[in-house]
Amino acid sequence: MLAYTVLPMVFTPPTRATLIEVARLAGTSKTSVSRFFGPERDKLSPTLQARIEGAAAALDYRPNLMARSLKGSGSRLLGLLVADIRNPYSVAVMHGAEMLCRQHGYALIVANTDNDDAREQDLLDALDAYRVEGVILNATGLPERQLAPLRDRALPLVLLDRDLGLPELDVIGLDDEGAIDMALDHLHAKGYRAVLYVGEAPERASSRRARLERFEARSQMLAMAASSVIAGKDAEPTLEVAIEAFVARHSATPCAVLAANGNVTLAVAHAFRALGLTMGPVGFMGIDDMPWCALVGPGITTLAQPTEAIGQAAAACLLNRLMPLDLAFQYRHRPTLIARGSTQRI
Amino acid sequence: MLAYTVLPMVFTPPTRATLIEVARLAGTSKTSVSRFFGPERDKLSPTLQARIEGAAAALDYRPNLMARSLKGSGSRLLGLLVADIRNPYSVAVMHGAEMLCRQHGYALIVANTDNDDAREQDLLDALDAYRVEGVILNATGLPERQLAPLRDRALPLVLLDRDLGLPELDVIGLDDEGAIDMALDHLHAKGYRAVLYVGEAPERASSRRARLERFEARSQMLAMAASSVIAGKDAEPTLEVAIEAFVARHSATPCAVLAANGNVTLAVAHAFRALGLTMGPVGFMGIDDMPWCALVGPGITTLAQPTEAIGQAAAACLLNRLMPLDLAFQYRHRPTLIARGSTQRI
DNA sequence: CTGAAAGCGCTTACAG
DNA sequence: CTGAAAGCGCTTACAG
Repeated sequence: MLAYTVLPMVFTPPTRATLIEVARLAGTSKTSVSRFFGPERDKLSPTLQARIEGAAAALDYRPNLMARSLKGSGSRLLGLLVADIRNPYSVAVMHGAEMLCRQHGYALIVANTDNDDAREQDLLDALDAYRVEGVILNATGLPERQLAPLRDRALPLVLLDRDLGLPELDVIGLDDEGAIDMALDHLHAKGYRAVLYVGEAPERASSRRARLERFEARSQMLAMAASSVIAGKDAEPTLEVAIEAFVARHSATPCAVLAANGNVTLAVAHAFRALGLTMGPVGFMGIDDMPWCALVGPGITTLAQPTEAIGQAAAACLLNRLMPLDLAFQYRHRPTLIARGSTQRI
Repeated sequence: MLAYTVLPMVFTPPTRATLIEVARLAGTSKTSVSRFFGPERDKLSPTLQARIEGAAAALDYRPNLMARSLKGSGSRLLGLLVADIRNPYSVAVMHGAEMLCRQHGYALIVANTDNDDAREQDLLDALDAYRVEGVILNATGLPERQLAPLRDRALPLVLLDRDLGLPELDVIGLDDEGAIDMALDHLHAKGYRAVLYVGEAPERASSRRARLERFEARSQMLAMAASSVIAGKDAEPTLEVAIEAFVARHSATPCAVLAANGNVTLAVAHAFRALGLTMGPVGFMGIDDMPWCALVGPGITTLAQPTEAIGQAAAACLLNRLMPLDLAFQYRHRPTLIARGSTQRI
């Protein structure tokens, strides 16, 4: 059934009709044909329009956007650089952004940095080479130095989720403080009095830092015992060890774990299973709702981000600068609490 | 915390150094600068090379790929049209394809048809307008008519997962027959004797048809009682009803459900939960492995597709026609069986 | 309402 | 080894 193969076919480059051929067939000038396919179509007499339309149809003519972008307007291309394309968050955002782009005649080039600084740099260059008119960036690292040239060139740039400490740049994302408050208030209301916050390396992203800081402040306000730990491949201690120790340390207190995002939620769920912990008696909630959250144990309580809206907002922010569009959008988005069994103590 | 806003900033279009400016600064001709950035760099004297390099660096010059594509080679752009971008399958394939493309100097424009014929048509046109050199298509529908023009134009096209009955087109995907055999053999070995196959509307995709047909043939060979049902928004009967009826009908026989893909696996898992069925006693396995499969109930047994490899194969197939690359790839990929508790009867 | 002409940023024979 | 010139497919003042 398997077949390793090399295609023997020789490739014949596709050959398309050009503006000039349409003009010739329609018995008119390039100028008129160009007008027909642009915003000045109305300035053409009905007869001419009909002739051009017929000729174009006969030749199956489609304007070459590359050529068009060389002279007149821009490339009608926007770039989206995500840090981890396998993350459902990225995909949903991408979906939202693409919708809005298409709606306004733009296409989206999506590229994936895999959380790698060097790759991010390369891809930024590549997007630049294709002359994208703007970039939505879910930044990987701390690329002050990398971004500076982009910013100086006035390439419209919108940051997703992660701030970079450059005040001139727009950042679209979750209302981090609001989200943490919602989570802790919910856990508190459910009777939990000790919380372990599981996040990812905070030095890489402002949103992670913001969430962690708010966690510390808010848990203190609520008089909850609070700890935090970093999840990650080679994190020390491991998640399992950290959770086990936390629960042991607070054996007299109702304990809960709060996961900072979707990836972490997955990792914590695995740790619960490995440790034989029952969700509910040991509370668990996560930021980001995924389709499987209802299926694990008694169901995992989550804070759902409006990911599509975030993607659209990022695109809207960019588009507003490229054309006089006045699209409404918001910078900071509130999540929705979805309560399930994992935060039900009894 | 919320802020609806319209950006007040006026956009200053980015202005880049051009070939001609580099030439001027380096005191040489456009031709030489062009050569410096192409494959003929070696034909330039070391001194000239140094001068151009210096000038380009000073001006932060980057070749405009749009302009380049107009004259010489192609656009260095490949298109990937996926039917459902929120499906982990699509994302993994995309990841694999993108890697290989980048490795060979191509960028990938990804677009999402949302399983909509009209959108697919539009997007195909759009990709065409950007003069992509080839398209990887995870086809939505039955677009014989839509594809014909592409094929006639000799635009390199590779089909993903779904065949369209056009023998001239390459199709990359799972070894559907092998996969079904592995699944049924496993269920049989675990003692299940009645199987319900849950798939999606088969008329829309050859791979769905192939899996269903093989399911019927193989279950008969194994003397298993077999039924099948279509999952979907407005499918009749609903999944819950169908599963409940199936289990009731075979109350004397060990029953199992086989889900045809990742989306269906999710839907079936929800149905199990709604019905209060225990996985294992009622067997359950699915094609496509997802990160959460180990977390639900006793763990869901799956057939993992080598999705990254499939994506790379699709890209390799395309790339082979664009340049003399001789990349090895395979058309039909075998899955890996991951046995978990959901197919453990006791 | 229509068209001749210059030019977008690059590449590629063709001469030296 | 180097460069002048034509041209890729389009748009856009500028004239009629």
